[in-house]
Amino acid sequence: MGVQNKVSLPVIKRLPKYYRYLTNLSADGKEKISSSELAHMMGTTASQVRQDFNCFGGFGQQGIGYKVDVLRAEIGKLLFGDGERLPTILIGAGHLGSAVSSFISRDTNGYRLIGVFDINPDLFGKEMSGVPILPLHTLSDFCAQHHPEVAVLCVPRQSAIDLAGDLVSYGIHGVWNFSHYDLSVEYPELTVENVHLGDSLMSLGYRLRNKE
Amino acid sequence: MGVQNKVSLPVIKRLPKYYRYLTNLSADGKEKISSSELAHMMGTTASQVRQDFNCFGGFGQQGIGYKVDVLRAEIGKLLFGDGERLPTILIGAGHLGSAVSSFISRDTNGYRLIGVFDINPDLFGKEMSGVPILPLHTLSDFCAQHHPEVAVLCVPRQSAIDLAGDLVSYGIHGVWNFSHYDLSVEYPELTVENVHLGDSLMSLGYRLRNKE
DNA sequence: TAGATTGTTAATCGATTAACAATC
DNA sequence: TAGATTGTTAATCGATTAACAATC
Repeated sequence: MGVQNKVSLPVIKRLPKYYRYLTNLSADGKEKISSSELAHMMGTTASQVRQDFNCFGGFGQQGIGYKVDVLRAEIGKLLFGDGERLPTILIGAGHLGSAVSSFISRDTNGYRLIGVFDINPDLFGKEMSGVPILPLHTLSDFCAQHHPEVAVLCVPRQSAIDLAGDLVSYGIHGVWNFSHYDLSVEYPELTVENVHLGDSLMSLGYRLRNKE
Repeated sequence: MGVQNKVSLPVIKRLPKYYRYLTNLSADGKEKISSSELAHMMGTTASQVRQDFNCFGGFGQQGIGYKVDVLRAEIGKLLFGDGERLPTILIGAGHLGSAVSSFISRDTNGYRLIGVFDINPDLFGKEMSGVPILPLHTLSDFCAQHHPEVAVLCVPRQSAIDLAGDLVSYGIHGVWNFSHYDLSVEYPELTVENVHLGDSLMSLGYRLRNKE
């Protein structure tokens, strides 16, 4: 269950970072940690750490602190549910797709890559991260049969726009989007995580050119 | 010059998006646009659009709206300065590095790729996006000679940690970081733009598993 | 018990939105 | 001029930080 009536996006975005740090702490053999220690490591405040955890009911012991393994497990449960990995397809098998496919497949992330699609016939039958690359025109049939829940888009802008409506109709509700286009504006029924490389690079440029 | 005493990060992060939309509008032949039209396209409010532009002095005409080309040029000047492209090196020439190198090289982003580095001898002498791949141990000499301003890291976590101090000492002050580690905590003198694929994927997972 | 540290409420800060006067 | 739309100030909203009572 959990208390989280409606957890804000900033809190959600911090969960993976907590999880990473706790994983490191655990590997280092640390057993308990205080909110202020954790905050210091993460570059934030003890208040924020405690506020964040209390969105989910609070995982600590007053006067003592947080048990690293308990905290890690609780956040892990939030991020990965019961451990059931989300069936996922990748669309676009270029260099970016190839790099991204290895992120998806790493079981630590909670996803299971079940299909890779492209329009380039040279790639058909080859494998990517252990999954065969299939022609994009077979996507509809594939979805009807295997019911992927998440699509990862590593395609050009126009292809993403063209694809989005199809994805919705195929029952996909989550998109990890690397295209140059924000799908969530047009498709509010999709949960979209945008990784906008162009925007990211341009805003770095602004900050470098306009320092102090 | 410009008015921007201190523009907030949320505003900066929106600039590339404005720029993209204005580029599209311009290509479509649209000559003027109102804050409310632009807001509607971008999924925000007219108030925010006007507030954002007024961080930089305001680019519109009261009663009329904004001239698309003027606005685009002004935002372009903010993002790309006088057009001088930032000399940039890429470290890590794997699949991710390869995909990322094409983003850097696209002249629309304001960067100029001048060197690619890796530790894999099989890659030395080959090219990536038209730039030769060099051994990482020559990085120091290269920086002394060519003075890159920006480093793009497509390397594993530990390598990024090991590299960060060197980069600072070589005079690099901007990092586009794809590694599993946030350098800005330890090196406040660096302007870092993190693209954290693992975190991004995990927080998508949270949102999918905890809908409504 | 005294000290430490959480859980939780209250205060602050900053970003977004609304309102409206200025002006094209 | 009247209508439209910006520039800018004021109000609201939400997120972060501070404070402190609860409790281990």
